[in-house]
Amino acid sequence: MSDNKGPNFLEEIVANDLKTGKYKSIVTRFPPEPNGYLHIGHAKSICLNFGLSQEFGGYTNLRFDDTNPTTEDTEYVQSIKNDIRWLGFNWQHELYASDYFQQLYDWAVVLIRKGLAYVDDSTSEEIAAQKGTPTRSGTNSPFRDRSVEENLRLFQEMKEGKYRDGEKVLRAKIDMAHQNMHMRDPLMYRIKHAHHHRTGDTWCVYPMYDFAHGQSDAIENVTHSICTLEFIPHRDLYYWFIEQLGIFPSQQYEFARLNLSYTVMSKRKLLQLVNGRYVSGWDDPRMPTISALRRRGYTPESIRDFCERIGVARRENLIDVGLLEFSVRDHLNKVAQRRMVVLDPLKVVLTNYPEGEVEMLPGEDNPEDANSGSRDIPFSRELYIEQEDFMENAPKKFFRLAPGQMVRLKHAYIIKCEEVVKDAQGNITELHCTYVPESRSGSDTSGINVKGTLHWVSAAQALPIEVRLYDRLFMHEDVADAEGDFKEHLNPDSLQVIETAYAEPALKEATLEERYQFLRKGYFTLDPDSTADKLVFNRTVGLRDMWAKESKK
RNA sequence: UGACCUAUGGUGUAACUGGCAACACGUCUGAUUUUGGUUCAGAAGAGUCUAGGUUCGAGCCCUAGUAGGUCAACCA
Repeated sequence: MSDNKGPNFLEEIVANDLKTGKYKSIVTRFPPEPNGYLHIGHAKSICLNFGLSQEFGGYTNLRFDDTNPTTEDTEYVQSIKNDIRWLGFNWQHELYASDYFQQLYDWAVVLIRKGLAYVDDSTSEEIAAQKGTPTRSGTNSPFRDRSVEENLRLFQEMKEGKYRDGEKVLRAKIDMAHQNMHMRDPLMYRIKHAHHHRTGDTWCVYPMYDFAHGQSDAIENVTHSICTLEFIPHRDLYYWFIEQLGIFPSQQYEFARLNLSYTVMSKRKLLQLVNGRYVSGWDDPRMPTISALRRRGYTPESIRDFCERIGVARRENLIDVGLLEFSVRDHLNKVAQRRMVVLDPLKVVLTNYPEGEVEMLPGEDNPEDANSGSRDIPFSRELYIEQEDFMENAPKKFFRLAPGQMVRLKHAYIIKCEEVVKDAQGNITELHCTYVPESRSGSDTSGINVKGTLHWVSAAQALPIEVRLYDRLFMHEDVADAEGDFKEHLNPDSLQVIETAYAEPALKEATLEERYQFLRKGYFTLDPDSTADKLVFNRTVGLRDMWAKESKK
C-alpha cells in the first residue's frame, strides 16, 4: 500500500494470516448503507478494502447493508456504485443484506430453538430502562423466560404482520449484567411495516445491524471484515452470533475513520446541509462527497494517492485538507492543459502595435508533458491582464506591471507600462503600454531580461466564461470540536462566482473530462451547468502562491 | 462511577517486533524557471503523555496515573 512507509497494521495482519496458512486467499467487503452519498471518508475505506484484496490476491464484494427500509433508497445505490467505479475499483459480487433476509430469519428461529432468543413485548422505553447504564447492570425483561414454543409462535406472527410497529421485538438472550452494553440482550428484529427498496412488501420484520452484518460476512466467506472504531463494542456480539450459529468465522478489525479539517464527515450532517439548502446538493463542489469532488475537478488518481498518504491506524486523527490539495495539484500538474484566463480584467492598449492586426502565437498545452501539443493564441493591440498584476506604487519585490516597468506576456512579447489612464473619479480604466517587437517568444533578440511573466487575453477574441471559486465550507478547523451547532460555522464566502471572466478562444473546445490549468490561477474543470452559450468552470484548487505569502509579510 | 480503545515533530503515518526516532505534507533558505507553478539542493522542528519497573539496552514489555475517544438508537 505504501512504498516508503511500513505496512499498516491491517496489512500486517493479512500478511500474517496468509503466511501461517490461516487463509489461502482473502475476501473483504465494502458495506455501505444506501441512505446517502459516499464521501471522502468512505474513499479511505474503499481504498483500504479493495487495496488489501488487490495487494494480497483476493477479492472485494460490494454489499449494501440495507436492513432499514425507512431510510434507504435505490437512488443511493446507483450513486454509490457510480462513485466506486469512478474511483477505479471493481467489486467481485454486488450483494445486498436483503438477499439474506430469509436465511437471517431462519437463523433467528435456530437461536429461538436453542433458547437464545425471545420475543419481548416491552416498549422501547422499557427496554432502554432494562439496559441499565454503563456503570449499572441491567435488569431482565419480564418476557425473558417465555417458552421456546411461545417464542416460535410469536416470532412467526410478527413476521405474518399480526402486530403493529414497535409492538414486539426479538431479542438475543445473553446477559443483562454484561460489562458490554451491546451484550445486554440486544435486539435482533423489529417490526416495520415499510416498503423495502428491493424486497418490496414481502417482509414486515427487519433484522438489526448486529444480526445482519456478521452473518452476511459469514455467508460471503469474508475473511477480514474491516470497520471503523465505533464498532469495537459490537465485536463481542459479532462473534457471539457467529459462534452460536456455527457459521464461517469472519474476523472483525477496526480502524480510525478519516476526519478532514474545515469540513464535516457524517452523513447526518451532510444531509442537513443538503436539506437545509446550505449547499446546492450532494454534489455541490464544496461538499466532501465523492460526487462533489468529482464535479469540482478532483481526479480518482489524486484521491487514491491521498488515501495512501494518510495511512491507516487506530487513533483519532484530523487531517489537514492541505494534504488533499497537495495530492490533486500533484496529479493535475502532470495532466492539465494550460490555458490563459483573466478573472478580473484590466485593459491594456499597446500603443505601438498596429491597429486591426492579429497574430497567432503558439502556446504549449502542457510543459510537463513532452507529448502534449500546442494551440495558437491570438494577440492584438488591445488586451486584458489581471487587475492584481498591476500596481501604481509597487513595492520592490513586486515583479509585475507598474509605471515604467517591463514584464513578459506569456508566449508573447515584453511590454512596458507607459501611462496609467484614469476616469474622473481617479479609477484606473486602462493602461497604455508599448511592446518590444524583437522580444517575441521563441525568437527573442531583444536581450531584455524581465522578472515577471503575466497571463493575458486578447480583448477582441476573448471568450466570456463564468468561473466559480471555492473556499473551505467551514471556518473552524475542527468543526466537530467547535462550539454550538455546526452550521453556525459555515463559511459565508465559500463560494465566489465570477460571472464574466475572459478566456482565450481555445477554451471553447473544453470538455467535462479534460482538466485545465488557468495559468497562474489554478486548476479548473468544466461544470455540468455549462450551456452552449455560457461555459462554467469550477476551480478545483489554486496554485501554490508564494507571492500571496510574501505580500502578507 | 464501569468497560473498552488510543497516546511518536505543527499535521498524518513509520521504526526490521527490545538496538542510539524515519517518511510525507507544512514551514524556512537558496538555485533554476517565459506560470512568484513545476523541478532541484538544503535547513529548522519531536527524544516518543507522566511516574515508576524489567533489561547491558525501552517509543516498543510490565505497573500506576494523566489526557482524549467510544459504549445506554426498534440507526448503521
